[in-house]
Amino acid sequence: MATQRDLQAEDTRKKIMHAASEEIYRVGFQSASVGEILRKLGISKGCFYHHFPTKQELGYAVLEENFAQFQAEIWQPVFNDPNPLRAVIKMLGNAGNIIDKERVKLGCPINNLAQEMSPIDEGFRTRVEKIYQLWRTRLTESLLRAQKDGHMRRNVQAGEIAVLIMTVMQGAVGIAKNAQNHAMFADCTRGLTRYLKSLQLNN
Amino acid sequence: MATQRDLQAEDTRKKIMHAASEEIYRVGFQSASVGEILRKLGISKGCFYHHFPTKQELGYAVLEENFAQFQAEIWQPVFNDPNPLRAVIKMLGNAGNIIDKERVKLGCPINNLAQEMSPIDEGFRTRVEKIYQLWRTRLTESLLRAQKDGHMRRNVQAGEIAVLIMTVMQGAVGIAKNAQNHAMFADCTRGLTRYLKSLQLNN
DNA sequence: GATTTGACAGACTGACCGGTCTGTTCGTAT
DNA sequence: ATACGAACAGACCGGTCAGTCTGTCAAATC
Repeated sequence: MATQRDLQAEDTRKKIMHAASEEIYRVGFQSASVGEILRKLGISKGCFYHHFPTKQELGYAVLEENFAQFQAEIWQPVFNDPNPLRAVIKMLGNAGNIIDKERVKLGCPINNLAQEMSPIDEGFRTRVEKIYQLWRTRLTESLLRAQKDGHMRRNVQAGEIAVLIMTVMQGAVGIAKNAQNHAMFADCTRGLTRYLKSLQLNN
Repeated sequence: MATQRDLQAEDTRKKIMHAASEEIYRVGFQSASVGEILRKLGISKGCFYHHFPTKQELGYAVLEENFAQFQAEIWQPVFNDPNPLRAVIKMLGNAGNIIDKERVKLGCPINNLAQEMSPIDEGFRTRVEKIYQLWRTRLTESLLRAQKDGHMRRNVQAGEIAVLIMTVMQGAVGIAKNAQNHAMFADCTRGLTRYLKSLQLNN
């Protein structure tokens, strides 16, 4: 059973994760300072290294947390929709709302970690690769379902469209981040949205 | 006139730039160590800080160099082609050849700098923004020309297509980098290529 | 109630960082 | 011939980093 101490410890761990997630999101993993994170929380080094063996492991944990959040917020609504193609179009349109000012400035936390760490840390790379693979597969399945259910034209490759959608999203996030312009994301996805609409049936 | 000393100095500066460009490309700007770069070259600190006031200025110089190289290698052939749409399609197809193994692993140097530094250094951000803006404008002009010359369908917005192309390229480079898979770039651009081909006329 | 142990505290280490400062050397201008 | 200054050398500085180690304390266990 969970003792009082266990609960306290778990709470501390969550605090560290949350603060670390923010800091890493702001300045990148390599530039994020463990000491700085702890200073903000008023937590000691000893405490931190009791919960995490290395900074690297902290990074992996943060990545997993970001994945879970992103998945629930962005992709699950698409995967679960009876008309996934329409849901994607809606999601792209909504992104302007979901993506607040801070997120425009800082981009996608998962993508940031991927771009920064993939070439120099295999652990990050494989974890992100699995995430992308999962989303690619699920999105392809969803689009195949849309075709089967008569919501989407059948003379296009669902897998190819799924990859296109993910590619455009990744590109759009990156460009909007650099431009630090809220409208830029919409600009970058407009062409894709128009194309996806041309694939819709019975709508 | 250029004295012997001027030539020597310029040579040294170029050596530093080249080594720095490589190191920054490999590990990112923040993690690139000035000392490490100099150690590889067998050049002293004093020498370096004689040529560059700060590490930051070195970064800006490297960015400009990368820009010039990329521009000449990738975009000029497109902008100058009598049939720019066809040239873009060709460029996307050729990218698999231009982008060698190392580049797949490390991505696009400009994009890397943008993603890493834009949120925390306005100097990097504005420089990259100018570069993207230039390419976007030039590409739009090129596509408008393609439409005027009857190489491209006129019922689409050239500007929208230009942004789509740049977005997909950025996304594709990022995804291929993470996957560290040479074929992934082609996978990510296949959907776009097919779409662009559907816009071709008189070909 | 004594003992154990998990949760935490914080001083400390050695490596490394960007940048400075004081030379030294030698081509160049006078 | 000499004086000058650009090009370079490298020791050095204050600060930061991830990670370690020893110690404390209170909750859990017996």
